[in-house]
Formats: sequence, structure tokens, C-alpha cells
Amino acid sequence: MQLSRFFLPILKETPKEAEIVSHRLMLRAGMLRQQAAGIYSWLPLGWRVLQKVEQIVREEQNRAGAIELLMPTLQLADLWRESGRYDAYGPEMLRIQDRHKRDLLYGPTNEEMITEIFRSYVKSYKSLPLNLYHIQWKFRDEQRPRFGVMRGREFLMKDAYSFDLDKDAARLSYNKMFVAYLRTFARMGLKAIPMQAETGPIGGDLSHEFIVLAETGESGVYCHRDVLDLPVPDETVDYDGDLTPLIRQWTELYAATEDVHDAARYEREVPEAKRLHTRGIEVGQIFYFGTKYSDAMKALVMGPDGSERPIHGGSYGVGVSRLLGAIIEASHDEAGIIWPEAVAPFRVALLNLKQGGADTDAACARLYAALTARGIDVLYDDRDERPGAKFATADLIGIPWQVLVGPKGLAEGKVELKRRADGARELLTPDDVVARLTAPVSA
RNA sequence: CGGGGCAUAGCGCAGUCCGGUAGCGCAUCUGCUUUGGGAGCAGAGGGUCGCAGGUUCAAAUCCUGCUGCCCCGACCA
Repeated sequence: MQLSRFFLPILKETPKEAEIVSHRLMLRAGMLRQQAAGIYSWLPLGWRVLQKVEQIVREEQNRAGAIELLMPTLQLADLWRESGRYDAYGPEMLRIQDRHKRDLLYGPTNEEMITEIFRSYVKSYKSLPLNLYHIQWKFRDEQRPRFGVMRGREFLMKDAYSFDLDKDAARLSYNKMFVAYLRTFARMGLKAIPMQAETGPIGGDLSHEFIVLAETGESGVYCHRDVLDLPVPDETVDYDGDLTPLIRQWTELYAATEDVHDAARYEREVPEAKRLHTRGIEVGQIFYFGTKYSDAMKALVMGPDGSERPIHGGSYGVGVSRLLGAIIEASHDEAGIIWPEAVAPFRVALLNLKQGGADTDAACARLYAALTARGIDVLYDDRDERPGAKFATADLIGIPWQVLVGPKGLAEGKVELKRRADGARELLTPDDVVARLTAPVSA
């Protein structure tokens, strides 16, 4: 992508409504446009990152055996009357009417709808287990949206729903999502800690929140420091195998949100030097809720013994759009965002330090063609700007690698390769830069 | 939902107390110069001062009502 033809409305100054760093940087980097409190347009740069994050979530859901579908944003109120949540949900639910005066709502979550789909088709225990998910925009009419995408009213969420014959089987489904979440967040460069959590209006008696530690987070948390250093399973993890040891490893050390914090147990189990009380950003939450919805909505399957029984359910959410805020909170400096490679909107920023110079223009054109031909996403800054402005832009939008092409280096046949994360620079020939960036592991 | 604050050019702000030609910086456009960390000079364009009503010869400024946005708290898959 040539920057001169891209749409990247960066801001030199911070809009005054933005208080926390991720919100400020998303606005300054031209990722977001606020349309109303908690409602945003995703500008091209932000949209690219959102899609990268979404794709990682999708890949890990698929790997764990969940199956993607897509449900609508609008739902009939009748569905929610069946579960009893139409009245229970309260003013956070955005309620609307169509031209026929039928009550609709903009979905804040999809337990009812997925249960309706499930019960229409699945009649036998032989079809279980089943885990269906979608990645769709949700709406919650928050009393106080804040911090940009961290607490929006319209937000992108991955929500998965598992269906099992009994509690033991449901626990296996729960464990799969638990492990999938460990992998999902780790792939984005995040350290997300599973913590015991309240089940809230979803109901049920087993739940973990996945929390990224950050001072700007909205949740207070208590945990054992060693939980921060636990290993995340790699992509060879066998989801059909026994995940129990892995789950035990991740749950035996104390880690809880303040809502369910047990001070006595914390002090008993966690040595003083290992105690960590801080704040965090909730990026995912998993629930086992048993037969709460299958009872109310008659989602029954025939068991092996010939008797009908309600399925045991769980639901598993990831705040996809919120993750962008969490990643930036965890990875930035004074100059701007530092994207982990896995979610970066472009992998390489190619900076022509003397736009219009015959040598630099030609060298950039060759590099751009070579890198692009090898499938690398390159943002070529070909604007008629001075070097300083290009450096500032590249740093602000956080592209992992910068290739600096200027007359100084070219005199010796070299260009500079700079890593955004630590500022490390190397003088290389253009060919070596291409080789380096196409090497299998370059981080 | 309780408390606090803000609203003037695309962005950041001054002007409001004490009514009298709507300003500054950045950004934008034109020209020239400049080119390794957000350039310089010269010129130009851009505003129903959030909305509605009121007071007044005269309202960004005073009064009344409303709306939007932000922050703290409560709330929150």
C-alpha cells in the first residue's frame, strides 16, 4: 500500500475526549472515528488490525473444534421472553420496534438464539458434543461507555456456545475453550491470566475471566505472581486428549477477580512475596451454566437410555474489539503503538527519506515490489514529507519493521532496517533486507 | 443512575467574569526554498461561537430550558 493513496488521518494532537493511552493512540493513529458515546467507525488502519485479531480468534476456535456460523444483530423479543431475560436484562438492552410494531432488540449476547437453533435440529445425544460460535457486533446500552473501545456500546465479540449431554461432558467442552483462550491471547502477544470470576446474569456456577494486567483496567484482581510465568500450550495441543493436567496447572495457583476474592484463602495459599494485587482488562470470559437455558427453552436431546433430557451448556466470549485496546495498553511507548507482528496492520513500513530523489525513489520502488511480491504487507510512505514526519508517523502507527531509504545509506548501497519494538537498527543491502524480512522467523 | 467538568474553524485552545468588527497555534490550499526525527518564508481559504427561547440599540459573552461529550463513583458475559 502506498501511503499517498491510503486513507490514514493521523492526528498530531490528542483529541481532548481521550483519557487513556490506548484510546488516545487509536485516535491519533487514525484507527477510529467516534460517532457517539461508545460507538465508533473503524477507519482503514483500525479495521486491518481488527481483522487480524478476529482471524486469530477464529483460528483458535476452529482448532479447538468449535464451528463458526453467523447470527443476526437483530433478534425477536419473543425469544428472550422464553428465557425470561427480556424483562430481566434491563435498560442495557437496546429495544426497538419494526413497522409492524413487533418488539425487536439489538442483541447483547446470543444464548437464546443459539439455543433456538440447536433445539430445532439436534435431537440426539449422538450429535454431541457441539460447539457453535460466531463473531458478530453486539450492542449494550452501557450507562457509562468509556475508554474508547474498552467499553463501547457497539462492540465486536466472539461468542461460542457448547452443548453437552451432562455436566462431565460440559466440563470437557469448558476445558477446550479454556485452553483455546490461553493460546488465542498469547498469539497476540498478551499475557492473559484466567481468574475465578462471578457468573453474573449469564448464570451458572463455573466461570473464569481472562485478564490482561494493566493499571488502567476496570477490574481489581488478586493472584499468585507465578501464574504470570506459566507456559502456554503450543499449536500441537491435543484437544481430544486429556486437558485436565493443563487446566489444573493453570487453576491451582490463586487468581481471582475482586468480586469473588477470598481474602482468607489468598493469605493462606499465597506467600506474601508472591502476592499480586492490581488491576486488569477483561478480554474474555467463559461460563458453564448447566441447564439454565435448555430448561427454559426446552432444548432436549434423547439420551442413550431413551429418555429426553436438557443439554448442559456453556458460553465463551472474547471481546474482539476490546482486545485492540488491551494490546495497545500492553504495548506502546511515548512515540506511539508497538504492534505485535501477529496483529500489525502492516508488517513493514518503507520510508523514502528523500521523496523525489532519483536514487531513493528507485530503491524504494524495487524494495516495495520485492517485498510485496513475497506476500509481505508493506506500507510505503511515499508522501512528499520530510524524514522527521515519516519517522513520527511510522512510530505512531506502530509498524513492526521500518525500512529507511535515504541518500546517506544509498551512497554505500545500504538501507536501514529498524525494529519498532526496541529501536534496533542495522545497515543492510536491499537484498539482505528482503531476505531478512522473508526469513521464517524474523522476530 | 449520583457527583463534577466541557461545548468557539478539521484538531488543540484564547476570548465569556466586565455585552460592542470572532482570534491564536497546528492542519489545509498556492508559490519559493528545504530534505536522516513532526521545516522556513510569503500569501490564501475555512465559523449558523452545541440547539432553542429570552433580555438588550447590540449577545460567543447575561438569563432560562434542552442536547451532546468527557471524568469520578455505582453498575456491567
